[in-house]
Amino acid sequence: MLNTGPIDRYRGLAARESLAALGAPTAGLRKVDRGEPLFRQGDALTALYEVQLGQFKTQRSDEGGRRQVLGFHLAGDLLGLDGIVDDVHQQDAIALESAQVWTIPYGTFNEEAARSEELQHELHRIMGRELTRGQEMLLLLGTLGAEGRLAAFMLDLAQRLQARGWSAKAMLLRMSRIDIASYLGLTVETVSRNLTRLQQLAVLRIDHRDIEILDPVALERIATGSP
Amino acid sequence: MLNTGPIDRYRGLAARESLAALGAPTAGLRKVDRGEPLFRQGDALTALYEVQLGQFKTQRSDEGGRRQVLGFHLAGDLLGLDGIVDDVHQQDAIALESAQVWTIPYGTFNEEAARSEELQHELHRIMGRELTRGQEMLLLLGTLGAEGRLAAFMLDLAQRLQARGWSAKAMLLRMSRIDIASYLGLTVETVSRNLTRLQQLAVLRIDHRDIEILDPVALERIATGSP
DNA sequence: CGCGAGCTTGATGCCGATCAATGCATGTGG
DNA sequence: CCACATGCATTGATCGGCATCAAGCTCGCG
Repeated sequence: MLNTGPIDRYRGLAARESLAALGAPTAGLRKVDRGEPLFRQGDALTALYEVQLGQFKTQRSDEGGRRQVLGFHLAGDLLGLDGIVDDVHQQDAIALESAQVWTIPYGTFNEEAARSEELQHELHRIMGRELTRGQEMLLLLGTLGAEGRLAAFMLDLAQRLQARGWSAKAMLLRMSRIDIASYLGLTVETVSRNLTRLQQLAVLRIDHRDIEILDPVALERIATGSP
Repeated sequence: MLNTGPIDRYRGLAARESLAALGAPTAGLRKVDRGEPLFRQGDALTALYEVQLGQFKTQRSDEGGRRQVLGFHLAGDLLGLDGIVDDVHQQDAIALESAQVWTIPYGTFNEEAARSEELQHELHRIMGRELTRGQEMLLLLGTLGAEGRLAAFMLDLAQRLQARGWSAKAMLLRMSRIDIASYLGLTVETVSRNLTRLQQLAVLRIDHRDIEILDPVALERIATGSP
């Protein structure tokens, strides 16, 4: 593999891991069209996936049909860990745009992990990070209002995009307002209203899915719930 | 070790694991008084803990002082995994009553895990379960109202207690209303009001912290959000 | 061009937060 | 043993934020 260059750049940039970079066996690229599932809740876990290109959302539904978006995933993110409990995926992963993923067959991955202590440790850290992210999300949903949730969402997304070499200020949303609303536990209308409010406050500039952060400090303040 | 009996009973009962039972090295019992921390957010991760006796809550705070209870933990539960990302605990673990835990030193645990593939796999499953639990919690906070959240809370607790050999109907809460409120993203008053409501509906019988489930079916219906 | 999906904006109502008072149990010191 | 303080829980009154219902709006696309 001749990709030590980009990998080092990746790993130095942000809290972001690459199993493939650590010698996990990959089995080629898979393409997923916009709106199509990479895997579905209930599918057998056959592989882990590292996002190569495009963005995904993961979501979960229960018997009653209640649906909740659990996360948005950018290039470099690992997908499929949700199935590790009993080798069955607990959520859907759906492409928000045309996407490509590295496929890491689960069986061979396990064999390799059994040999490489570093690979194990890396996996643990990735799972631990997922746990932490979930807990931060719980804190957010439990303590912040609509405005704060949106501010936190924008900051998080901007930061993750920046870690991948994009601008920290301007971004193009790949997900719909509906998905954002579900992710934040709100309705579409509330999302829309608070976005325009943040625009009126000159904190954001919004043009459809084109977002610019005008006042990061104010956004931070709003996201931490200090009024 | 002569405890294969109880261990088999444990493992057969419910979705519940025991690292100690799988040969993870333990280093004795530790006692924690009511209200005292087993570890604190920011502490270095030195060990994992398996609850032996009593109950714990885990909680997380951020800079702004916002606090959120993330979980309640019964005998048999594993504590400390939150620190695996960077060997620093991300949350507090506080005893709700006088408690005892098995201490599993992290260093020796890692050595053992490097040797035992089964131990690794078990750890992955436990972490995966934690991930799933967090996602279910997100779904709950994102889609259910106060009444549904309380119903789901009661059902979950009853089920976990039942898995440990207690009654499925009657239970004695170890946590305060304040903790419950924080856990569910509500205020104490709302918790109190909805508890009395559930009592008026003859779904629960409530005597301070003594709870009896009178109508499990109705409780289930309320917890799934079907009005 | 016309249709539909996604987004915005407005009017109304309800649920849960907030503020406030009281009850009740436990603990503590005079 | 009583007086008082303190923490926890319930109940009531009021207010506000978000959901809900409803109507346009924009944009992309067949």
